[in-house]
Amino acid sequence: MARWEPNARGRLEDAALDLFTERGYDKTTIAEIAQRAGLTERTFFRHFTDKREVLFGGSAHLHDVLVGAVAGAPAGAPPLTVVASALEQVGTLFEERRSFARRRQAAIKANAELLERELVKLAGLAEALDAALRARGTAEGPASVAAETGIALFRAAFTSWIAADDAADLSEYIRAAFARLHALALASSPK
Amino acid sequence: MARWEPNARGRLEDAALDLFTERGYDKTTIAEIAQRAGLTERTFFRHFTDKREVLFGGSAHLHDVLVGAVAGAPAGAPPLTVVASALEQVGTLFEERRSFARRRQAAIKANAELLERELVKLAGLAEALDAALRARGTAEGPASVAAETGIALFRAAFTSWIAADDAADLSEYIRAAFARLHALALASSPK
DNA sequence: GTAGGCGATGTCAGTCTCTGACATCAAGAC
DNA sequence: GTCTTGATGTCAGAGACTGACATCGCCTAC
Repeated sequence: MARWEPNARGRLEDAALDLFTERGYDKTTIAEIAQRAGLTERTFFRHFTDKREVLFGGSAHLHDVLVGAVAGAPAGAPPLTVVASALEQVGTLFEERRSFARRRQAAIKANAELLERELVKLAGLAEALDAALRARGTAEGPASVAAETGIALFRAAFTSWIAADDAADLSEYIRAAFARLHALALASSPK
Repeated sequence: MARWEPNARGRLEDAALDLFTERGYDKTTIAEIAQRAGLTERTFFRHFTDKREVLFGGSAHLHDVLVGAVAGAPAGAPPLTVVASALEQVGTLFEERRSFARRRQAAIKANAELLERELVKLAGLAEALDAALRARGTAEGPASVAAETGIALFRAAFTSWIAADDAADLSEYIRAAFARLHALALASSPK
């Protein structure tokens, strides 16, 4: 057998979320997380720069998928359409993970430091979206509006999805959010 | 003479900005800041919840002025106009403080933790603007768009003002930013 | 098939942020 | 003049994070 159990990082993430759920973020020490994962405090900091980062490791992946999806969208597609389909693609990553997402979101909501970090991560995603759009030729104004709007809708969809108890995928919630925006835009645009 | 020199909080803020400028945020300890201010580390934490907060104490004041200005705007005024004039009012608070703002912004830009905190503060201002608009009857959608747009323009204006070397007030930069937005909107709106 | 390089982890010691409990002291209230 | 109060100081300690160095199994080169 291997010298070390595999997936140290994943074990740390699981242990951390469990402990945060059980007793809260600031009542949990890194030593405890590491111990539950069968590792050392020092090793925790080799995998995560920060105590908070243990809940945000996945965002790098989101980032990559998002940027890739925008880059791979058909050439002529309008910015908001590109953003919508990129976000739907991201949504599929969350299949079968609703209960995990729920627990994670509950932990974040309960702590100001974690909320702060989440805000930063979302801003980072918006910036990445913006840059990816501009890289495919979208002009500055439309790119930033589409990026910000997209992230705002993503957040709204995510919240509804977490709260809901149906069988729907996150992607469907995202699609619905964009549809609603589209309807609003049509209804309000001066003709 | 008084037992303690007056304005402990201000002295801490000054000492902190000086030290951050001289040697950087994370090469500066709180003990050093306190010592330069003629105080104790423990006292620092009575004035600021956080090491970072020493650079953001002013944002509570901005918050109040902003909310007050929105509440005091003429009843019929459209949301974006209200936001613009509230932000111009805030801009006047910065008169004669450009070099301070410049040093502060340089320190923030040089450190990820400080950038994170600034992002949070700006988001808080946007939220407050939104709430203040809704309190005077603005509908949800327009309120949040006006708030977010306003903060975005404020940030842009602030950056230009910091960078510029003219005699103009921050308020003038804010006015100009809104004028530019207005022109863009007219040019793009379908007739 | 063995020597050594390499990568993941452990150990240890230390710095710094942040907190709680309690002491001190001047200024104003009465 | 005593008493209360608010701002500060002192002390001790927990916990986040870092740097330096040790360990140990796997893999490659020879």
